[in-house]
Amino acid sequence: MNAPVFSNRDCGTCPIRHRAVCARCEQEELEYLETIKYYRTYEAGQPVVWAGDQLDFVASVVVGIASLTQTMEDGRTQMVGLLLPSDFLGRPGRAVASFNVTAISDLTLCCFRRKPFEQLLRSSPTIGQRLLEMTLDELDAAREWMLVLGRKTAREKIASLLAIIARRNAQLHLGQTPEETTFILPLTREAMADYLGLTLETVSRQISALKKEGIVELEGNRRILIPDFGRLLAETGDDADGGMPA
Amino acid sequence: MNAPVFSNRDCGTCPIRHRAVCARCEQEELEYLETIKYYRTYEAGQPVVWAGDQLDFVASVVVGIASLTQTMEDGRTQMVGLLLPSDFLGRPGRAVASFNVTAISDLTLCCFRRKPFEQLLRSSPTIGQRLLEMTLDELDAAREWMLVLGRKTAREKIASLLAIIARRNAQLHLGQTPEETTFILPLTREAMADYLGLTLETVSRQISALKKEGIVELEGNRRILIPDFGRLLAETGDDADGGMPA
DNA sequence: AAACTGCCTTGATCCAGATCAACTGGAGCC
DNA sequence: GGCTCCAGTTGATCTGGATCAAGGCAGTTT
Repeated sequence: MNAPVFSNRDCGTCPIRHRAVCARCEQEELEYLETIKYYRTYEAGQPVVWAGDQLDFVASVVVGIASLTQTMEDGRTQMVGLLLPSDFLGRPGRAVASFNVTAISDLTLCCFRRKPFEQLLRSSPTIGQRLLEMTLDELDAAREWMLVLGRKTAREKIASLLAIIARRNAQLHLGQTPEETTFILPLTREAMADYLGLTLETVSRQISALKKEGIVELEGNRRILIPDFGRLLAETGDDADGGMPA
Repeated sequence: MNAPVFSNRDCGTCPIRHRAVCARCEQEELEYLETIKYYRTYEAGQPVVWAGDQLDFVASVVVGIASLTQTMEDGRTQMVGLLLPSDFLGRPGRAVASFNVTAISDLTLCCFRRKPFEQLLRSSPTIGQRLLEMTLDELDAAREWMLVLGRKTAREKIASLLAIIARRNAQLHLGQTPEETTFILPLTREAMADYLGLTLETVSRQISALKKEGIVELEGNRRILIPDFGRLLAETGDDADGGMPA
């Protein structure tokens, strides 16, 4: 009931101004964007759009988290993307959604009507360049994730997910290297399972195992403390460097 | 020993002219591209670049097939992309390769020196727009593949791979709907396993099973005949429509 | 305070696909 | 012809994670 509310906010005060598609827009482009934008909010759990449905806007996530999922007829579902603040939603040049989009937490989108947005994309290069950059990043992330899905064990999958969330959290809140980190898991066990290609029981068991070994500590079900980030990383199966040695 | 040879071919006669990044370039841009391009060939099995290495060009695949793979320390490998003629290789704005690139068949690349290519990207919108479109397509494909990796059974994985190759082949050679199709598998059993997140033994067994059930027919190990494409599709686990009913 | 509901944990059992191992069949080579 | 490679097939066995089944434990509802 307390979804965040934006009436018609000025882009200048937007929390994602410097990271979203519009990051490198000049005043003139921003002014155009302001004329075609509007905010929408969704409560946690609500669908934003179903695969196959018409989608007449593209959008930036301003606040909250959304998931992209695919579902098979028999109900098996796979999460194929996690949209965080500043991420871009929708596909210019395509009127129909390819995936289900669901608000995982309370969610605020900054929506742009699709047609005029595409017009801007054609007439001004700035936004297209930024969108290309963001899309390339997402493609890299998707490919990283294919390794997780195809080749990692359940334990490595969980460790990888926790490491990614921890890292993202650290860089978001403070520029710290996360030697010791604490954060709130934004996903249910089931959502994690759908992200990782596991069952929720396996997710639960693996988290319990990591807890028992002291690699993570839990307060309640959602708040996670990583006492030693290096130890967590060692469980992901990834190359252990991650930066320059001392 | 008989890798295809292009000396310095005119873009006008290029077999992928209308589908690659340069598809929508005007004469002027093409002329610029001709000044920064050069052809390279690789024999089947040879590496193009290793993850982490410097890569001073971006390129279009002209002839042949290349794979993008990731490898873990213990040797587990996952294919994360399959580059076919007209596909784009490399990432503008990044000097270092993110993944291993290997020539799967004899391969010809049309390479553009990275710096001047990035310059063109900045100065002219055409190529950036085309690259954005291609990148969005690849992202969609990667996400489709995440469902395959995360949620499908071994049999469904194999059927999905065969269906994709068959479909691509059909649209490439003739605009036919592939009621009955025949094609040559460009991948070894091991490469298929790496693509699908399986072992090569499982790949072999599942192909044998599909053969025994008459869903595919083999001539030798590589040539595949699909007598009834609908039956193959039914094994992929995907929604069964795929187009307009009669 | 009892009854629900949603999310999570834990236990017991099962099975699809991995692993280990032997074998086949074609291509090149002496 | 006999060798040696490969790439692929097939069989026997093992096992990690799925499946089936009970509870546990906040928060809400009544």
